[in-house]
Amino acid sequence: MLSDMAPRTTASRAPRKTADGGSEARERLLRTASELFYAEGIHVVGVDRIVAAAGVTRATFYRHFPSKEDLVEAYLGVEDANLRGMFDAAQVATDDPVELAGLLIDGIAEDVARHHTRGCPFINAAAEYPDADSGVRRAVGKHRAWFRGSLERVVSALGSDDPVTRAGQLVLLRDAALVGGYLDGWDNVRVAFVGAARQAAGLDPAH
Amino acid sequence: MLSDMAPRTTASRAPRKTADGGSEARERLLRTASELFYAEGIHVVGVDRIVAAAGVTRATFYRHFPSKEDLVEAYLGVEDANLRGMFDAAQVATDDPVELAGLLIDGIAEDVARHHTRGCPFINAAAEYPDADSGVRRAVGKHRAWFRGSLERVVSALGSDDPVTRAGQLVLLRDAALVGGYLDGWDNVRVAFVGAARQAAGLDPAH
DNA sequence: CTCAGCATAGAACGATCTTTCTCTTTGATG
DNA sequence: CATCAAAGAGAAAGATCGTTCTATGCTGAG
Repeated sequence: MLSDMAPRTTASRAPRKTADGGSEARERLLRTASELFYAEGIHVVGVDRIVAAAGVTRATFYRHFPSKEDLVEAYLGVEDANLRGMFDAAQVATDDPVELAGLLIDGIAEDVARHHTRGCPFINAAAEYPDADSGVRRAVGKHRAWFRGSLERVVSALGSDDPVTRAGQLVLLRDAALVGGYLDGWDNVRVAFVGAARQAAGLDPAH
Repeated sequence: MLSDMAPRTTASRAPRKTADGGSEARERLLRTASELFYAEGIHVVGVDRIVAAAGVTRATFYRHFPSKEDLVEAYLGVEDANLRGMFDAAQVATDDPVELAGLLIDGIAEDVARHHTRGCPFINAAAEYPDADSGVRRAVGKHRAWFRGSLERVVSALGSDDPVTRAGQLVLLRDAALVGGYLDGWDNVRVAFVGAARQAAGLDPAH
């Protein structure tokens, strides 16, 4: 269903740049690869599959990405940017720390239920990249450090005791929600997650 | 460090059966493959690597396992048996439900800290097997269903309200502890895990 | 209009993947 | 001692992996 998309009209074959300067082929590659990597895993998805699904040739692929691993890192970069975007949106939406914390927890739940039904892209990637020094693992570490730090700031603004531990618990719970949603079904996880997360944040457990 | 072990004395080349009826070559294969799969991932570890590290030939491999996937399932079977063993040992050790719950939480923490430093074998395997109908994913599902059910029984014995949700939270927390221990380091996760787990179980949060 | 640059198509590289094969050697059992 | 199953060594199948290559066509900027 993904491999046989875009017969690609022969009419659009030139260096079409996209609005923000990137090339169209590059964006199609990145978007297609992101879907495939997330849905199926990284090592199982070969370059052939990616270029076929993106309607691009191997030569074009290697013009935009020096190697497959660079594409993997770009994929994680997209996921990272998405989550940062969600955080920013929530922070713009309210000034009240309590409301912000509730918004973030609900946003995470919403995201797990609707978009990330195959687990956490970073956890899944890390499962396939055991070398902690690899570029992929460094990207994972950077993302997680940012996420943890952001939560610490949010929890601190709540004025609760031991914000570091509480933020750590929220990190744990989001990981678990993503994993559990994938392997046990979101319906079996939702209640446990929201309850535990609100408690960890120091919010009134009621919804 | 693993690939160049056991030059294998030419003296032991026969159908040596092991104590419980299994063959020696089969056990060596399973043990070696388990280490490699857990430490590096499944798709990255080829049959060549496994047979070389186990000091066995491909022919012997395929005599014991119809395909590589059967070996993967056997590997998950070992992990499943290990965790069940831990549960059984704790249940033998005490009759008091409160003490049992504490023992299990500490046992999980101990296990994450010492043995499972590369995440959860089942979560990692699931990351590489997107097909929910595959044998691997079925093994994962079976293991998780057993784990969840066992926790529900333990929490029920505590007499706490809503044991299903509480057990669900404990499942979440163990997943998260395994993932977090791998990606963030156990030291950054331990306090958050033990605290949240004891609270979820309805135990006195103090250690 | 010309030309550099990007995208195309498609073949090909060597490496590695899983699986199967033949042939020999070993050890335990009758 | 003769027999047979299990394990040995090693070649080889056919597929797919990531990567590089040549040769051609289209486009927009100079």
